[in-house]
This record gives sequence, C-alpha cells and structure tokens, in this order.
Amino acid sequence: MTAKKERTRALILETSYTLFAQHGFSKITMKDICDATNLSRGGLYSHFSSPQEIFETILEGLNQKDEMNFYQEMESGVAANVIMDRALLLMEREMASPQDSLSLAIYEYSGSVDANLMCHFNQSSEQKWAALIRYGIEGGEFYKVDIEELVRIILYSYQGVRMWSRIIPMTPDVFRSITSHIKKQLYRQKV
Amino acid sequence: MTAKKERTRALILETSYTLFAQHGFSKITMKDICDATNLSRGGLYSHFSSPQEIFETILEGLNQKDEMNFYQEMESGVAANVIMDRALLLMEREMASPQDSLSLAIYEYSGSVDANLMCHFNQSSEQKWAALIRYGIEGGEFYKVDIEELVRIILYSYQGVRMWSRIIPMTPDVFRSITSHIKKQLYRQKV
DNA sequence: ATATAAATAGACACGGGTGTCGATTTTTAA
DNA sequence: TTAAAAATCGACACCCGTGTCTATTTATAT
Repeated sequence: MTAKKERTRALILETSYTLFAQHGFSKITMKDICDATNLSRGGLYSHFSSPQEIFETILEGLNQKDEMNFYQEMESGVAANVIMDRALLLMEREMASPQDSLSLAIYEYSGSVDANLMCHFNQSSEQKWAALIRYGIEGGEFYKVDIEELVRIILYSYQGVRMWSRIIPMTPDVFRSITSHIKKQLYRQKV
Repeated sequence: MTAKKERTRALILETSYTLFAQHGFSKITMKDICDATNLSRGGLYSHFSSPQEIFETILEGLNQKDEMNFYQEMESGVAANVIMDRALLLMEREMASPQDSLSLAIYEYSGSVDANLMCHFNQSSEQKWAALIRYGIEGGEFYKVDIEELVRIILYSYQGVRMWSRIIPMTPDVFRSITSHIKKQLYRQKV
C-alpha cells in the first residue's frame, strides 16, 4: 500500500527469488527468508504467510513480463534467422547458469502447483516459438519442418540440459550441439 | 549380515524408492520411512542414519543394473532399427509415468549429490546410445548423422519432457512427436 | 509538530522430526 | 532346547521452524 510496504515487498520477492533459484523450493523456510531479508517474523508475515505464497507471487510476476518478445521483432520485419540466433543464444546463456533459474524450484513445487498456471506458461511459450518458425518458413528462410514437432524438440531438449547441467558439470559444447542441431533443421543456408 | 537384516534392508530400499519417486527427495523424512515400512525408529536407524544415505544407496543400486542393454542385442546381430524402436518405446513408457521415476528426487538432490556418480551414469548412457547409432550407420540402416549431437537430442529432450509431464498433463502425442523426430533423423526408409 | 495509522520487532507456545539408548523380542547356533 | 547375539521397539530429550500476538518503532497526513 504505502511506499515503504511496497519496497519491503519487492525486497522479499527479489531475495526469495535468489533463494529459490539456488536451493529449490522445499528447503526454503520462512526463517530463511527472514534471515536473508533481515526482517523479523512479524515483518515478513505481515506481507506473506508462507513460502508457497511468495513463490506463487514470483511465478505470476514472471508470467507477466516476457523477456523474449518475438512478436515485436517479427512485426518489425527482422529476419527470422536473426531472431532465432538471438533466441537460441539466450537459451544457451540460461543453461550455462542454471542456478539463476527457477526450474528446480518449479519442478519441486510441481506437487502442489497450480497446473493451470504452468499450462498457460508452457502453451504461450510453445506458441511463441511456433510463430517464429512459421514466420521463417513463410519468409522462405526456413525449411518446411513439422513446426509442432520441432518446437517440442527445442523446448524440451534445452529443458533437459538445463536440468542436468545443475547436477553435473557441462561444457558449453553440449549447449552448442543442441543449438547446432536446431539450426541444421531450419536454416536453408549453411551456418 | 544375517538373513533377516538383509530382508529388512531390501524392504527399506524398495519402500523408500516409491516414496522418493512419488514425493521427491526433500520432503521425505526418516519418520515417513518408518511409517511406510512399519519399522520403529530404532529398527530403521540400525540400517541407515538419514534419508540421504538411503537415497545414495538406491542410486548406487540403479547404477549397477542396466535395464536397456543394447550391447547384447547388437552382438546378436539384431537390426539397428528394431533395437532403436524398442528403446524409444521404453522411453515413451517411462515418460508416461514420471511418478515412477527418481528424476524429480535426483534433481532435488542435485545440491548435495555426488557429481561423480551422476557423471558416470550420464556418460555410460550417452555411450550406449552412441554405440547403437554407430551400429546403425555402419550397417547402412541409418543416415550418417552427427552421433554425439543426436545422442544429446535424444537424451535431453526425453529428459525435458519427463520433467514437464510431472508438472502439467501431457498427451501421448507429445512423446510421439519426439520419437518421430528422432526416427526421421535416422531411418533411411520411411516409418 | 503531532496525532493517527501503518509497519516491524521479538517473545511465546506449539508441533513435528531427530538421534539416542536401554528394554524387549527375534534369530542364530551349539 | 537354550544361551548368546542380533535386530527391533518405543520413549525421551532435543532442536528447529511455525504462526500469533503485543509492544514498539516508523511513516503519513493534517
């Protein structure tokens, strides 16, 4: 409500994001968040009443802003392979630092998660990539691939790598070989 | 040591496997395992002293037995696409029931997991699939694909799907589209 | 400046998991 | 069968996170 409350709320969300990204969902307690934010129990509880509530708020926030906005670039007439290159690079970056992403926390949370929220998240992501590929095909830049199939290969193979790269050390060439495969499927001219 | 102890130990491991597969790693307590096995605290603690120890023992056990033995079939001269078909089908089955696999638990456990154990697990899996693809190429059944690249696509895209299918409901056609993509990459004759 | 409301601190009792240890039961072997 | 050893039981004290509640501090508005 007030300015101060707003700032504290933002602090809690930011701090919790880091905690969830680093340690996953289950391990994080209200006490951890108290300690990390330097708030007392009372201070924290007046904003949120459980790690679950905090986590859901974070997820909703993520759902709002969309860091990779293909649509805008497509409308501006940017070449499909330029957009794709950039998007794949972003994916690689993300994979290289899995401890900054919520994927573990989301996965852990899956037991109690609101499936609708996740469904929507997933669908809008699939649609975005499908639109990009369709754009590339229509522009004659990409091969006429099975769009749905390739979207899934893209999303899930990166997802799988992101997961494993948290468990075992991975060299960038693993990420690159995924990217390379995708590009081979799409790009008519050699890369 | 004795027969009874051996049996109890096996019971603990089996029961815990189910618990970990269903609920992940972090949530499971020694008390849960006591309840599920109908052992008292003393009984359980005389075998294992933490969920972590139990989980590691389970992982080691999994590392021993290899349910998909390609090598044997390859030596028997079975056609590569027959082996591949069967293997992909197994993957699809596995994905359809993610609550039976330890993937969530392993992922959660990743903070404290023994990276060497996981590395070995992963490498032997990659090697196995690479050997199969090489076998198919040498036999003239498969296209001359980039083996390492395709192995990663196979392993990680299935992994990613397995993960998401725990979070959101997935129809079998998602699994099939992955399989379909792989077969297209490999099989010279239409499927 | 001061009254009012908002935000925070920190103590409290509670619940639940932990690890231990002596008593008890079951297994093993002579 | 019976004594020794092995395995299990279950109570106990302990620790830690929870959620609440009141006193106190800080912000807001007149």
